[in-house]
Amino acid sequence: MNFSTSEENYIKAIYHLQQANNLVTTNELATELNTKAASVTDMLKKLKTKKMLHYEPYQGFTLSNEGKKVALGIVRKHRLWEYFLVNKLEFGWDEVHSIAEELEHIHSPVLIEKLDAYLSYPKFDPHGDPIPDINGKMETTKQINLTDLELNAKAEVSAVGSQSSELLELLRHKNIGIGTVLEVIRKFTFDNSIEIVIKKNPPFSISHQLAQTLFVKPLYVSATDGSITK
Amino acid sequence: MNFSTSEENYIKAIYHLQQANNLVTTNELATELNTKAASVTDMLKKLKTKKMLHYEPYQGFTLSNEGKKVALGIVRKHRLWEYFLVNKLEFGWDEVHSIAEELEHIHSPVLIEKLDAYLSYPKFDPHGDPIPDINGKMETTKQINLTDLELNAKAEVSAVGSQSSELLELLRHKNIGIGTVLEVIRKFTFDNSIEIVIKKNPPFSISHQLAQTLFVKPLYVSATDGSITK
DNA sequence: AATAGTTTTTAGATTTGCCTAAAAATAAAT
DNA sequence: ATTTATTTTTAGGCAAATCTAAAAACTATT
Repeated sequence: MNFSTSEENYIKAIYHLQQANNLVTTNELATELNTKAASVTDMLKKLKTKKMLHYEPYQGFTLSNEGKKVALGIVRKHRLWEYFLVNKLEFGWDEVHSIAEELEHIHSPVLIEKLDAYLSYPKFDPHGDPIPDINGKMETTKQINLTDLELNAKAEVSAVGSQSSELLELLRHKNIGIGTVLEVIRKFTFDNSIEIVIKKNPPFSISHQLAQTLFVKPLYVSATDGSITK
Repeated sequence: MNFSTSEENYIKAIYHLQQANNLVTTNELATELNTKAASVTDMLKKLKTKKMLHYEPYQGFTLSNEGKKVALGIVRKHRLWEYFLVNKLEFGWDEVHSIAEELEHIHSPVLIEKLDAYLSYPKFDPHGDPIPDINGKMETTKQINLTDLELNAKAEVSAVGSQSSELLELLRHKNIGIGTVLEVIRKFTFDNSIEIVIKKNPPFSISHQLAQTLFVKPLYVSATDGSITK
């Protein structure tokens, strides 16, 4: 089956929304895509005839299994291109989202397989999001929100919750990126800000708002030799 | 100014046609783009309002200077992506044309500049065609048609006249590619086929039709030390 | 359970890019 | 220089994807 750029964008957006919500509504999707509810209804009818979703008027909708496969294919392309842009072309990870949004609609399947091989089959994109393999399978490392990390625990930053350039600019300024190992040394209840330390650098504090957008994988210190593992 | 994929394809096609012909006609362009004359007329009117071409009804048309700049930008993108696909992703040079046809419409200018740098500023694509630089300038090595190469002259294959996969399959079979050094050892007037030799391999003959699609840069043997130069 | 408020869908237009069929302009041929 | 043939343009329509405005269906509230 063949899809237009527009159809692919709808399918991808539905996929992301139903990760959070399960049932997706017309207005949600319209907001996500910066379009109008009426346009969404039109496209839903089309995607239903293509068997991409389960949809009854007024009842909300979710992707069918077939729809999920298509969505994962697009996500795969998006994240592989992001990886390429950052790790080969030396873009900053806060600059690549919109370019990947165009590249993800290039159709050739063999192109993506060769790109994947060229990049040595990466498992995570530059934002820490897992890259689906050719069958749609991907890592589901349990990552937790930084606000839920316990005091004095070490953890490795594994994902950021959004791709807004404002956020990524702030992270760059604070020298926080995917893979950064940090430790929470204080939590302030007044404003829920937390103080963290990275390596041997001076500690500094980050806002609750920022901490909420950061996801980490806790690291456990070995009881026997003190070495750090995941 | 912003252009749709369709507008870009028209501009590119006009560019290629006017390399050969100077004045381009409606029917030529319709044939080139596998579309109908009426559609071409529609688009010509649009491109004229965008100042991309000089066009008076019934009189034929050519690109304006602005139009040429746009065309060279698209050609640049196309050829850089082809280079990338062949030299980094290990595609065969006969497989990349249609993929590059999609990639050439990705808009980000900084992407192309970073890609160019990543590829170390190549001057020719895998088919031997010169890659325009960011200002639209490109190599204009005088290459001649293989049918015009004189007997017993050595030459290096520098371009192929078409990208049809039938042609490229044949070239691959005969082990002829960009950079191949060959020598014409006989010409047959009966069917205009020519016999060539590559390195120390046994000579073989190629048809007039094939020779016509091959362009070469003659190599000159030094009178003093016998070394080969361009 | 009736009303008020919100969400979703339908109805009808618009734009882009394409088409067919017919008319107009140009080119060729007697 | 007419007639014939070819090329190009115009006229009118179609499909995709969007929109606004209005109707219909759901939800919440008294």
